[in-house]
Amino acid sequence: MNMRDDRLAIRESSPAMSVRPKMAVHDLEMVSALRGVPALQALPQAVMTRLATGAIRLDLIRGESLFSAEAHCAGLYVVASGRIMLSVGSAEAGHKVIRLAEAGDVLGLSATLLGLDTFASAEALVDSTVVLLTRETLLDRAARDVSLALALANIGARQSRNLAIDLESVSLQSGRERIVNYLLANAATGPAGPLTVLLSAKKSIIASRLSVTPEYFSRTLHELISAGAIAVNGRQIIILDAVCLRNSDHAA
Amino acid sequence: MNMRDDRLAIRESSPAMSVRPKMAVHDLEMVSALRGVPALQALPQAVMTRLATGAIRLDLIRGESLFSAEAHCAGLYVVASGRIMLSVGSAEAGHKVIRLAEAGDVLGLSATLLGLDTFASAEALVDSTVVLLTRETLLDRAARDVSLALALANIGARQSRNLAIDLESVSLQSGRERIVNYLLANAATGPAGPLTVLLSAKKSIIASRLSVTPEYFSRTLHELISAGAIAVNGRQIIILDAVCLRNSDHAA
DNA sequence: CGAACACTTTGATCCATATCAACGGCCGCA
DNA sequence: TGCGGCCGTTGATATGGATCAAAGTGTTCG
Repeated sequence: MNMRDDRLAIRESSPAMSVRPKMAVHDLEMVSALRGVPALQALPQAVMTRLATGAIRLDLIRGESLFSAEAHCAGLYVVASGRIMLSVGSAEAGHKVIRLAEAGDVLGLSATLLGLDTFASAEALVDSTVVLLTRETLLDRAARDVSLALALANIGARQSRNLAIDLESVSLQSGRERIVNYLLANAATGPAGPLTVLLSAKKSIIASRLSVTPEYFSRTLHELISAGAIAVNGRQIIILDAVCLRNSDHAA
Repeated sequence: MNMRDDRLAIRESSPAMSVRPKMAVHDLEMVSALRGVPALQALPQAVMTRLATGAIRLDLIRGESLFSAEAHCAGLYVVASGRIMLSVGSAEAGHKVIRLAEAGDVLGLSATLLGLDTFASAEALVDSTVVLLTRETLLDRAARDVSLALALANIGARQSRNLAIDLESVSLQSGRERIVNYLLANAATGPAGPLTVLLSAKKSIIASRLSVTPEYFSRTLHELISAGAIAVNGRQIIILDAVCLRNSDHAA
């Protein structure tokens, strides 16, 4: 799970670069992490370098909070490695996981762009490294480079779309359908051959992400086992019969 | 509900303007409609004018579809007047209203920026006028003006935030709470004095927006009437006792 | 190696909200 | 003025999924 420093082999000779022909290790790391974001991949190297200057690296240990309703969101966070849980809600009303962010994901975009507090909170599920771009840095760099500003708009658009899809699933599908679809969507054909899903977090967290209770999630998985559609071993789920699974979204 | 042409009194003498000192009526209308979007209000006049060039005015009659899963989304739509219902879902799975867009609202942002199909559909609830900015026009203008690109990012951020808030309400609140909160959030002190809510669409559409069935919405309103919290007359709801209303989100 | 804790599972029960089915009222239209 | 259709209301009933409780099953750590 290290950052890929090898990418940095390419050296573009931008005006900024010619002044400082040798990039600091800090900046190399930053650029590498930022390149992990799909929307930023196509940006000119000069823009990336400028963005990396002023970026702050944060190392989080498992369980550590990145921001929350109380602990202000300091800017835009880019996940370099690890896994961050984004959730909404409060102590009284309970919590709901809205995203599990991994390398290349971005957190805190709307709060940062709008200059408002987050209503979500972010917590590291495993030891993680994130890159922080403060509001000032981000707005400054974006004002300088249209390509960056457009990339931010793209990230926002993608996030909107994903949220709308989630809203659609929660409103229009049954819990069972959401679970089945999640399994089908996250299935990857592993080394052993069969389609498997490796849950990226504790079952109770995946359950929350799917807007069902842990109990219901557990029961449903076991019903799918009885139906012969899947086999479960801890966080690893093997899809034995994809057709059966696809059809088991309506009946018990 | 007319477009406010009076705004156009201000004439900035940008390079573009000096070449064409007199703006076409078409462009005046467009700029006026675009200025209705909060995120675009602060843009320089020159940018607005450039954006207006190439914008297309669409007049929709009640019930007309703007776009849907089948009828491709042609670009970014800015609502100039009227009311557009944005919904997700399909004929089989049913539909859910995710937004009721009025003057100053923007539709189709994520589909346009990402270059993907919409999964939502938009339909005029009343005769409406919208301004269409095609993907090409929008990207061209945004590439020219950082301020516009940033404004798009802001619109995306705002939409993300609103969707996340909706997701939170649906996941963490009861139907009754959502209804009560909706009433409180949309209350405006009318001419007669008392706090009133004027539903902006048929009750069944508001119900869908709140993720409850029309039956449940109706019943809940009547329970609130029995509790003495509100009075209902068609689409007009008078809040008689805000305190009682606020407290009636947990009990029957 | 064993205790303590955290997560998951299983069982029993409940209930908020959907669903199905009529009915009533309002409105546009002839 | 009457009639047909859409909305909204109301009633009866059903149920998906939550909740509460308690028993496993790891897994961390002394």
